Amino acid sequence: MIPQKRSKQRDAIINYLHSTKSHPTAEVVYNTIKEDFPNISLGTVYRNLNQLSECGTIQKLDMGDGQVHFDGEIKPHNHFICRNCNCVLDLEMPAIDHVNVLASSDFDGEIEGNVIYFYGKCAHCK
Amino acid sequence: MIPQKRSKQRDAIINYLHSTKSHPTAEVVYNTIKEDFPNISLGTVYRNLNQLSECGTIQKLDMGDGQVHFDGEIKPHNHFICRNCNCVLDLEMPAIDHVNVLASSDFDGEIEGNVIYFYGKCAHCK
DNA sequence: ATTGTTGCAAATATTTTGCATTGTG
DNA sequence: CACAATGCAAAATATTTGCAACAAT
Repeated sequence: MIPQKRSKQRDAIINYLHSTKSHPTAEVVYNTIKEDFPNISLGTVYRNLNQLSECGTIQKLDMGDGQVHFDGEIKPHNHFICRNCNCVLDLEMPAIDHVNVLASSDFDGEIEGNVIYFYGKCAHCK
Repeated sequence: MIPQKRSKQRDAIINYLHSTKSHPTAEVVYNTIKEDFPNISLGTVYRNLNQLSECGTIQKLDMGDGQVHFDGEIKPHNHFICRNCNCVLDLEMPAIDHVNVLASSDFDGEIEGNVIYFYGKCAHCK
C-alpha cells in the first residue's frame, strides 16, 4: 500500500523521523506530532508508520521491549541497545555481509541479508 | 526472580522447549502444555516463560511478528527467518564475536554481545 | 508452617479496524 | 468529482497482575 495523496500529518511524521536520531515508538511519534496537529489520532500515526515502513521510507525496529520502534534512517546500519538505560543508538559501521557466508556454510536455504543488534553499556552508563 | 520451588507445570514447559526445535509463542506453549495439564492457565505460562528467560534457562526471541517467541536452546546460536513462509530456523555456526570489535571502532560505549537475525528463503521456499 | 506457584478473571498495553467525514489531486 | 486519508471509538491482540486456593520444601 503506497501513499498516493499527500497529507500534512504524514509529512510531519516523515519530517520528525528524519530529523531525530532517536528511535521513537508509535506513542512517542504520536505525542510529538500532536504538538503541531493537536487533533491527530493514534490510528493515523499507526497507519502512516506501517505504510511508510512498507514502502521503505522508514524502518521498523523490533527490540525486545514489547513496543515497535521506528527509524527514519534508511541507510543500512546496525543498532546498539543499552542493557542499563535501554537507549537505542545507531552504529556507524560498514555493512557486515561476510557473516552471511559463515551462516550459509551449513544451511540449505538462501541467506539474503542480516540484522544485527549489539548489546552492552552506552557511554553514559559505562 | 529465580524459581525456588519446582512445579509440574514449569517442568513441563522446560521439557517441551528442550524437546522441540521450533520457536513457539506463549500461546503455542500454552496449547501444547494443556494437553497434559488441561487446567493450566495462560498467566502461568507467561509467568514461567518470563521467569525462565530471566535466569537463562530459555531464550526470548523478538522477531518482527508482534509475538514473542521462546527458544529452549541455550547454546549461543543465531536465527534465520524465511521471508516467504516466516519459519524460524536455528543456524549452527560459530559465535560471531569479531563483529563486536568492528562495531566498537567508532563507538563510545561498551559492546558486550550481539544477536544476529538472518533473512532469506528457507530450503523449502527457495 | 512458610511461602512460592497456580488458576482465574480483570486489568494493561499495544496495535488494528470500521465508518462517517474531510482533504487532495 | 473520485477516492485516499483522517479522527474517533470500538475491537482485536498480546501480556501482566491481584488474589484466594494449592502445593512444595
